[in-house]
Amino acid sequence: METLTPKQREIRERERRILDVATPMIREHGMSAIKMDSIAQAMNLTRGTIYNHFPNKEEILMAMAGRAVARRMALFHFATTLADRPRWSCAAIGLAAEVYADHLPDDFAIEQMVRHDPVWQKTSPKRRTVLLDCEELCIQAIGSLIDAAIECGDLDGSTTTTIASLKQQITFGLWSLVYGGLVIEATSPSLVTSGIEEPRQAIRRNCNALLDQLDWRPHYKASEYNALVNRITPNLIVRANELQHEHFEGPSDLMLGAQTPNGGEKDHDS
Amino acid sequence: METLTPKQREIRERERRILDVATPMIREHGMSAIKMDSIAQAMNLTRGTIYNHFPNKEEILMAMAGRAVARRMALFHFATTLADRPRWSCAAIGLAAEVYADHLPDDFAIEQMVRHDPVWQKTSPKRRTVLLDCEELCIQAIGSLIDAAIECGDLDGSTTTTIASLKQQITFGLWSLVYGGLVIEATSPSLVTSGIEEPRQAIRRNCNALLDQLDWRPHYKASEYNALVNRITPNLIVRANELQHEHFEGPSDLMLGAQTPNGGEKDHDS
DNA sequence: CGATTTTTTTGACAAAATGTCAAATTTGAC
DNA sequence: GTCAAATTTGACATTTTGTCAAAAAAATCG
Repeated sequence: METLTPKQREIRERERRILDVATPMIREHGMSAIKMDSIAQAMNLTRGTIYNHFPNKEEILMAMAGRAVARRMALFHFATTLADRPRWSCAAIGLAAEVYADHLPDDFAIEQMVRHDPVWQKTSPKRRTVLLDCEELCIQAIGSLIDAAIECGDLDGSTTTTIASLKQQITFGLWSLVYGGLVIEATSPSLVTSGIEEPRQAIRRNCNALLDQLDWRPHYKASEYNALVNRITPNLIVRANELQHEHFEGPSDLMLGAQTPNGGEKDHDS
Repeated sequence: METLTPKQREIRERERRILDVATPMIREHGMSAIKMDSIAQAMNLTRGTIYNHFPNKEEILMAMAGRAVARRMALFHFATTLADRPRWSCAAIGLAAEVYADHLPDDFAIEQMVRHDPVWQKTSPKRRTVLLDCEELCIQAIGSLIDAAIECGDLDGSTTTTIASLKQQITFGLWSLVYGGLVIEATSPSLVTSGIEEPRQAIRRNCNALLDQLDWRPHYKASEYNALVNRITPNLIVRANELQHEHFEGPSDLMLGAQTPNGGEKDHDS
């Protein structure tokens, strides 16, 4: 029962191809640009077959989002390995976020979409938890960096009331600055008009300012920081491009839950 | 030609009512929840009539967004008048953003929607510029606070390369922290799971940390800051509730551009 | 006031998209 | 090669959008 028949193999593979085909569609014109029929045609199939894989558009978007978050998580994790001191690893994650937005723009856009479109309610809990779990892992990644920083004396945990609250503040602060900044940059046509011409510089400076203020050592030094940026950005870009073509069948059943058309509920009266 | 016939009056009024009826619909289930027919029925009209006012759903959403941004702008402006030192006015705007998200939640949601849904391209340039102009005014509001702070010596403009770049950094930083933070709070179900239980506290602290780091005086002092919060928040809430029922016929032609079915281009030969 | 012109509303229509399902086809096992 | 199981298909019912000529209502004017 463990060897997959050719047909089963094809079906699995197709699941992935559906996402590949749908992804570029969504980018320009959003959710409403996904037409079950276009996807089917693009794959030389009929709508019915697509519906055997995903019961509706929302599930497709959710599956794309799952893949996107998984990729982002992988990139963030990779980023932390490129530096050897917590604060620099932290900076590396920030850069990874920039690279993510630039080099996996479809994934970036999809993640935003999934937040706002009323997709959430129409999808199965299974897909939702995948997403939530991944996001939580991203948050915890920064949490462990903070732990490590306190451990090695780079950050003083005793200035604030509790370590938990310090973690909260830093994590949420960086998240807001980077995610918020990138979203604003991506969606606000009035940025340049308003004199904000270098949002990326602003994001970086602000993150550093925040961490400096909280006295997370070593404090910002332009030369060091820029050296780090120049050193690791190319690596991040390479990794991002790799990720785009990786299969991510890892947490398979969850990521790409193959659904037998006749349903999983068939057996109760047969 | 200046006195409006009763009918013309009714039509103008209806434009506003359409937005009122549509607004609560969109909240729960997003853009796709606006059905031209539901709106029509809710107003005892037929779809055709709605189409005389707005050529498509996107324009309705855009009109709602225009009203929302105008309200936010008014609230921000009001906030600055509640404090008498630039840094405190700045804090007041941050609080105003919180109040906006809490007490005008439909408007807040609509603003986000308009950013991400592919509404932008399908709408008329006129509506778009309204939105952009309002947003720019919001940005400039912070810009002038920075100018004022430098003027009165609370902020040292000579530490950074240029004042423009300082402005850029502060404006964008606060914007990212507050907007980003509120959006994350509103759309990330995994926040609490991840140990971030007081996003509002985190946002406030981070904004203050950022401004302190840039040495915008007077530096943060819990007692003063909390006093400010307690003093002005009630005023902001009152104002927010007022704004919800104000008519905003101000920049009328733009905000609520009545479209004569036979087109606005009729007058060129009369 | 009533006739006429203009504006507004209507509802029937075509088009596009979703989601369903019994019948047709393909696959895999023997 | 045959047959049962799984898969694909395309026709169908449904929902929503957007259009438009005809009907209705409102404004204008003698």
